[in-house]
Amino acid sequence: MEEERIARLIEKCPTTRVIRQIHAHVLTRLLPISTLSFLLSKIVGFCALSLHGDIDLARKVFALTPNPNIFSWNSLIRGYSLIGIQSRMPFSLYKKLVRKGYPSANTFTLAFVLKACSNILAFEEGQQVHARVFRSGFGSNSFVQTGLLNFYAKCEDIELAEKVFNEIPERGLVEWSTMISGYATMGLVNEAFGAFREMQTSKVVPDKVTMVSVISACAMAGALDIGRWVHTYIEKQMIEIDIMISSALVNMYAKCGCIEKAKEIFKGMPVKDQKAWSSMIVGLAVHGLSEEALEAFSRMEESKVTPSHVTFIGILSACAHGGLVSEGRRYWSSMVELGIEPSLEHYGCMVDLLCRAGLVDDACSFVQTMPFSPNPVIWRTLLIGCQKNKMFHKGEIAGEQLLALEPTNTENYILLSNFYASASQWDKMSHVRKTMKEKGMKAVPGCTSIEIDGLVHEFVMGDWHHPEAKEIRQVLRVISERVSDSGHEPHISDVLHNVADEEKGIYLCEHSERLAIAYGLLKTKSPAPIRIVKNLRVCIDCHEVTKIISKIYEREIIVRDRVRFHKFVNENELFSTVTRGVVTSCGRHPWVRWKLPAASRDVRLTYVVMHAALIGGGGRMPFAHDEVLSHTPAYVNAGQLNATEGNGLNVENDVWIMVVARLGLENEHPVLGYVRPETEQLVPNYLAYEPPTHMYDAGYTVM
DNA sequence: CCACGATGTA
Repeated sequence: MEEERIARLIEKCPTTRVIRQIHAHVLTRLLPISTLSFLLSKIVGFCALSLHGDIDLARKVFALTPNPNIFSWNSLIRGYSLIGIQSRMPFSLYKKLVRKGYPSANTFTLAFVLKACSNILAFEEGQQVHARVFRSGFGSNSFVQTGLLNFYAKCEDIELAEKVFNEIPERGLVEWSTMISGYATMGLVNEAFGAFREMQTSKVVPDKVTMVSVISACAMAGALDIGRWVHTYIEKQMIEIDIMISSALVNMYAKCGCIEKAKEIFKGMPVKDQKAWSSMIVGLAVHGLSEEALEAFSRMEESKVTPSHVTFIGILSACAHGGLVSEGRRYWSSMVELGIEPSLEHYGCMVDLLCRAGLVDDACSFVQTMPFSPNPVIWRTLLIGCQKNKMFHKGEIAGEQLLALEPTNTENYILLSNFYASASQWDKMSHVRKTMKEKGMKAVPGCTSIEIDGLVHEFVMGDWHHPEAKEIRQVLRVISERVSDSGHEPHISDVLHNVADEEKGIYLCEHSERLAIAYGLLKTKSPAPIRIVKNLRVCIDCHEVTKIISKIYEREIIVRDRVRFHKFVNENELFSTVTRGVVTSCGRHPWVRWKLPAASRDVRLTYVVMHAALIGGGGRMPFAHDEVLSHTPAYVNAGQLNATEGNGLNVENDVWIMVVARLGLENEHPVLGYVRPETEQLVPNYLAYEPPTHMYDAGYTVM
């Protein structure tokens, strides 16, 4: 009786002060040992987990418990992994428990300790737990399974994650969500989309948590079509659009180039937290909309949301892109006043800001004020700054420092080589190249992706494993000839490639973005822009050629530069460069867009059927082009609208009907627009986010 | 005896 009364008291306990009193009360009673153990475990649980939690108190109560039961152990383990610091405490507690041999670990123990291991990326430890899972026979428990899955996903071991996943016989909502989120955080966007489709095929209904990961995958890939489909899907399935979904959408639209749509969603958010504001500010900054980013920041302050270090990354890079030196300095000091320790990225932004403004000397003295010695990211920023501002001497020093600090990082050699080339120091350039060769170093190629028909294609320079490699090479050859005929002066990066490879067959070097653009030209014949996302390790300016291609082919080309420094693998060894530097010192903001005058656009409209399926957003996620076509019955007749039968893209409850016209061009199923059956209103353009003016002035009659 | 897993920004 008394046991129950006290248990209820603990559950309703408002503060840790009261819990201390209850603790004292419990200790002074002469209670049966089992009751005492139970009540003390509840107190440990309260202290470790509740809102007013106090992990130290939990630890003390635990230490004073004669034989803590498994609930106490579990609460303490979880408590330590919830406090957010990179503590190894959960695992050492677990080890202690195992060594003692009693009480024996249960499914909760395993799940909690696995969660702790994924938090701190403790691979070895997690594997030990995995071994324990095998022996304990708890491997069939769903929580343990997702714990393992999440652990391997967070440690970025795809193979083991997939192995665990495949061995789960019954995959429910959380299992699928974990796998999708794992793929997404590992950057395997097509796998994430694939898993999402499979999940739908196996009739598991996704929820908002699932969708956040899917949206995030779209953002990473710059996959706008899929992103829009997902957005429509969420609305149609009436999945609650909470603050997480909204921020993910804001981020997605911004990353995919639709900053207007991002702003619209952001505006409609009833509550905006720190991450939501940060997403918006970073999005604006990335688009070069410096003033708007700063405006957003002041509105954020007005609404009393404290900015985070990420917010300031956005702010500082906005200042850098806008050339706002004094503002940047001011924000820097207000950041320091807020108690945010400037990190590597912040210094990177600031150095970038000064270099862009031509204040390389100031940047150098700023670097000297840093509390720690400059790291490679800083030297790289300075090197690029010196290159842009033609400061040969200082640049050379930065280059030397860089090589001294990171002699095994290939990207540094490439940067230095480019630097010398830009200063026409050919001897020094070939010396750098020679050093690389001697050391057996190969450049880690850049990678560019393009989304076509719902599939994200990644192109790596020099990698011709793409199934349509032959066709792409042909297109590239034609592009090359046409660019050459246009009288284009080869850019330094084109020259470099030819020097390096001594292959002069193709006038233009086969940079990954050229491959992506060539593929875009090959696969799409509409006036829709070609959007590519560049993932490079170093800044290589290839935009002159892109501009010319855009002009020659009368296609708008939108490029997103994402200069990414991360861990990467070279042929011989794993480098430990894990610095995520915000270094985009290319003298422009990361979004580049070449708009063509409307009149010169190719108005022959040949949207593939896929797009209609994508915008439908009704049921199962459409994916491969072929698959969509197989869902598309014979209603695709020349100029005919068949509003009743077949319903075209049967994505289950799809309510959209296409207006289709055969234009006699390469694609069999050109799509001009869509009609809503309820209203018979023509929805002029699935690109509702961009002015559709060019779509209907081609003289085609749309029903 | 009590509980637990998957989610957004650089």
